[in-house]
Amino acid sequence: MTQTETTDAGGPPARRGRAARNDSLILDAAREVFLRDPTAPVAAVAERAGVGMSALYRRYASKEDLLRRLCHDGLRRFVAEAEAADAEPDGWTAFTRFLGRIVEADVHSLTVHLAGTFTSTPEMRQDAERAGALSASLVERAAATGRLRRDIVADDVGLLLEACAAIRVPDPGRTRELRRRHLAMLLDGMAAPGAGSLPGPPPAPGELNWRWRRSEGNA
Amino acid sequence: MTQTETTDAGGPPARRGRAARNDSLILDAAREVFLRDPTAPVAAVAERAGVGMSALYRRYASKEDLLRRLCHDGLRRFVAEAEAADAEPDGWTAFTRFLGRIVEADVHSLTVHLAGTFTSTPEMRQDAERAGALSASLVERAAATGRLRRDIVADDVGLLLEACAAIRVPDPGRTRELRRRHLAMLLDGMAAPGAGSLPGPPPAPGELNWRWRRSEGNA
DNA sequence: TAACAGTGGAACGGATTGTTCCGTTCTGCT
DNA sequence: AGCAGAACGGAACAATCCGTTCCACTGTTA
Repeated sequence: MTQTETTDAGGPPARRGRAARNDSLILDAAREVFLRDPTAPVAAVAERAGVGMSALYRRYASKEDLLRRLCHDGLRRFVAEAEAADAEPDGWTAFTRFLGRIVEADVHSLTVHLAGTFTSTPEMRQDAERAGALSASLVERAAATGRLRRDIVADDVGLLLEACAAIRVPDPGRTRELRRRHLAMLLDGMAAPGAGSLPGPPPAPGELNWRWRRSEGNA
Repeated sequence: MTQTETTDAGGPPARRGRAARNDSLILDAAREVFLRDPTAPVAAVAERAGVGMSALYRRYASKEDLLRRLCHDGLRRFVAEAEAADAEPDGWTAFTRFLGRIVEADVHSLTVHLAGTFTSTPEMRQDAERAGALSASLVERAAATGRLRRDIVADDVGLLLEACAAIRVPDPGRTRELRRRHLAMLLDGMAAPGAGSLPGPPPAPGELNWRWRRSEGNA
């Protein structure tokens, strides 16, 4: 569940003091820590959040639970950005704006890179499916404008996100700058008008989702 | 080779039976294993090579030694490819051919991704410096042809290699295909003629070498 | 047959880490 | 003021992982 027993309606209003602040404190710390290193120990999250282990384990039954929550949040963010971009009238602008947002927020590291470290819920798989459909739609619309080269398929976006997420330097702000730069290069490549066609069989739908398969296998 | 104490001249000719074969068996296995996962245990290498632990530790004093060797080999491969490409008369062809080779051979994962897991030798740093100079020269020559957009700097190559190395699926052959495809997209972006200039401060020389710094610090 | 380089693989010890638990603090209520 | 209980900090625990060592064994050479 996304809202556990620590629901706001449950306790007296005073709970909104330290406890409620810790909720987001822990979640933010977890995002930062696991974004930097998906295999980081739980203690690193507690330290980063400035809380003890019990504050953490009161909210999440296990490390896996925390990771699942983080990943699901990222997935929802992805869907939200995709839907927002889809509202943009121009298909090419929607496409580039969408990619810029996803890369900027480092959503990819939260979703794909955390997959395989937990067993996913049916709801997550549903959201993942919707995310795939939405980004496919964005590609389609961009293609319809004629600005996107014709040999780009939906899953080339996965390649692009994976590539941008890999760019990393110690400073997070600088990382964002370098990613933005690299993304711009990449988008120019995707928009190249007369360039020859891309080599190799294009990525098949779902070919890049292999990290999820493990959790599907044992469900 | 770095010719260690396992030099051919040392033993009787019969040593060229199993022992000499194990040399490359172990090295190949190590490359495969650490390419897939830079933090893999040593035992995984032995298993992959089909040998026991002692066969491995007879040749390398420690895991660090093995990693250093692997990384240095990759570095030399990088330099060799760069020199070979530099012989090509056309600057743009030299540039693209070079990148194709490096990405194909996954040299980046061998060098940059292994850095920081061992203390590097002065010779390695020398080779790394030469590698940097060579790839800078290739960028310069490509720029001189006018086919490379003017706002590309030498260290954009580092971004590109990092990005391509991040693309990975379980099957190695398929991984190569997808990387080749992505590289083609990227190269079209780097060649884009009239496109607007790239955002953000470009990567500074050596900005992407942060993984090496740790070993420099304790030398 | 004696000597020995080369080897397989079990065993060891240190480090890491997810989770639990106990004593303490802080809050709201009487 | 005094109490009940939620929330908490952090040490302790148990399990696992992994680099390295060690010893018995094998095939070859002389």
